[in-house]
Amino acid sequence: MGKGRAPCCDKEKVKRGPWSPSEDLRLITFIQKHGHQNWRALPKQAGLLRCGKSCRLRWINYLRPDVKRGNFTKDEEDTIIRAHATLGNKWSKIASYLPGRTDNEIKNVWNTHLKKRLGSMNGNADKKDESMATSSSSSCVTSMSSFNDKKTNEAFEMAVVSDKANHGSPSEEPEALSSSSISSNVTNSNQVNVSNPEIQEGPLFNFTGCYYNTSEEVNKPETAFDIPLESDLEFWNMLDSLVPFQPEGIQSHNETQCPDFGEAENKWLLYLEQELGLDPKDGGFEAEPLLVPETNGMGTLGHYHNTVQPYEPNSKQ
DNA sequence: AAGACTCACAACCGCATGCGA
DNA sequence: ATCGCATGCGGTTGTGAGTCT
Repeated sequence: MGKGRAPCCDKEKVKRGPWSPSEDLRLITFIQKHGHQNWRALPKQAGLLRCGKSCRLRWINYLRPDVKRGNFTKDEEDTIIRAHATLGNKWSKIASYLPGRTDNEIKNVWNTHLKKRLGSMNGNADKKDESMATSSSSSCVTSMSSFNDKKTNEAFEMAVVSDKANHGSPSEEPEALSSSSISSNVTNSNQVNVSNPEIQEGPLFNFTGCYYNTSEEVNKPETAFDIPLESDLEFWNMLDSLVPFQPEGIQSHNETQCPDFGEAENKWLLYLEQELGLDPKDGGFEAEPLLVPETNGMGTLGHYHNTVQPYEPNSKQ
């Protein structure tokens, strides 16, 4: 147990608020190239004006290649409900039963959808919620028996039982990878490797040596392409200069500044532009140069990733 | 059309935990 | 055993988008 927590970062000199596409790309590329042994040192090394914690969160919750976007399936929701009935607000634990889902996402889904739904189903969600958090009553699980009895749920219950029996021993984790265990995988290797066969869901981004695993659930691009391992200043300048973004602009940059920026990289960049919401139709994003603090952390970019939701095959909204 | 209200979710905050020195 | 550091985790907040009036 540590004592005397050092300040996470110098808040005066650190950018906060939503991440810009170029920051994302910078982080992705850096982690792909160097891994993330040291989150605290990473922002400086990657040339990001962010605190390490923020980088870690951004990576784990959004940029990680195996993170699964889009609406939760009925199965997933059921699993959350059952897991929450047993584990309470142990979001990271619950996340370990839902590969590709992050604790943050699950927490949000619970707070915004499932809690209310349960509340309307059995009258008083809040009471239940409180009691669930502390009790691990099997009756709660039993009460959920009206939900689909799918393999995942059976596996989950078995996992929970063994989990309880082993009292959270990491070696007894279920097959599903938790966000932390996934990130450990990444940490242990020097470079990002998402080729773990246990990870069924396709990655948000494809990293070198990996390819998209198109799933029925999630709408992903069909073409596979690699993230360019380009890290020189010109590359970032090029990225930042995409205002407004125009597809053919890449070509010109390609010719004049980045001769090694090949077709695959262009494809990747195009996909990234879409993924990050750099819609050419609406004039693209206002890319601010890195290392220049914004006037306001919550700048004009807003939650740019909310503007494009490519993985919403069965949108609830 | 416009303001008020609600929702959804990314990001932040600070404590807990693990680990090496 | 203690300390210091890095990371993990869960609660909370802030903001944009959507909906209602």
